[in-house]
Amino acid sequence: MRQEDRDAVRLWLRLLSCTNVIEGRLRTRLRERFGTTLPQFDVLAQLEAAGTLTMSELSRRLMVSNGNLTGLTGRLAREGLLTRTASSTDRRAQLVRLTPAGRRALRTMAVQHHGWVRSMLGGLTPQQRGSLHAMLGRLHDTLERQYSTGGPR
Amino acid sequence: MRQEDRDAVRLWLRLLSCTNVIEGRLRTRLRERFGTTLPQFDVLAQLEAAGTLTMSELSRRLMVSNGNLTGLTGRLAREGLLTRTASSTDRRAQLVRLTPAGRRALRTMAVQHHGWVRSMLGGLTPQQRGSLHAMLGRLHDTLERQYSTGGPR
DNA sequence: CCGCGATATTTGAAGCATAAAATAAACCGT
DNA sequence: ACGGTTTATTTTATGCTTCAAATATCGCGG
Repeated sequence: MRQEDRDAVRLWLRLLSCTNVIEGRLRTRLRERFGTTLPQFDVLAQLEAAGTLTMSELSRRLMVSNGNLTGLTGRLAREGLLTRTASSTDRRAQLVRLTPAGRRALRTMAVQHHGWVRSMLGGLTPQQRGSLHAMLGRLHDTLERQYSTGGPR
Repeated sequence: MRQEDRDAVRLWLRLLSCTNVIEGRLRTRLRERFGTTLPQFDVLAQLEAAGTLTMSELSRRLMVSNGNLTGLTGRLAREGLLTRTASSTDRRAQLVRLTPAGRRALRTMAVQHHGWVRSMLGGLTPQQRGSLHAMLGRLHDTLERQYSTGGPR
């Protein structure tokens, strides 16, 4: 294995490890405190930010497949946290919206979630966080430039 | 939401996004070229590096649950890429080993995998990669310091 | 040697995720 | 208006993942 490969793989594994640790803790806390999951939280958060979205638009923003979203929104609808109604202008499309209960649930969870994220990243100084943010921004740019096809859809 | 929270969440989302893009592309390529999955590749790679491992040791190193590994190694055993044999000294433990076919398969895939990782990270300069590596190392340290409990087991 | 807590693993239920195929509706050039 | 292509969504099959409960074995104190 070339030295360049070795370095790249090490960097990749470190990136993956950091992400997994943070994601794992967020997942655990969401389950323990709210009995929910990270993907469900993400759906609610996206809807809170955007108002009304179609299934496709939601799946694009969350970067998950369309089929995945069918089940995900189904579970959230079953819990009464969102509604799916047929669009009046495009009979193929479903309009997804938070219910009042969904909005309330999200707001409560979001406060905690943000606090958890802040405290997990709080071990870095503001300078370090800024530098990391900038570096990751560059990485993201180069990734987008390489192939337009991101991940799943 | 406090400014500090907002920055932290943005940094977290950027970290997550970079990881997901890279992971998605690796997953797609492994499926297209080799008909396998990232978790299965990870199992093989870990075994190649370590030789013989028990289920628990393997799950610790991959940072996945024990139950997960049962299915994962089952599928790989079905494909003839690894074997699970009862330990002679501890009848609870299973010793997991690559078969010759598993070792061959891994070596072929690893070459490609490393190349993919290198090319995805190749948009950054060596300095940028070094800096990112260092920053993530610091983040990983602070995460470990916060709670010993990482993610799943 | 007995019993009890710890360890190793599997099982089962639920949810997450993808890809690929199937439906259905919209759009568009002619 | 027709036919073909694209777009929106769901369905199906498969695999990943966790957690919690169940099984089995180990190791140790008494």
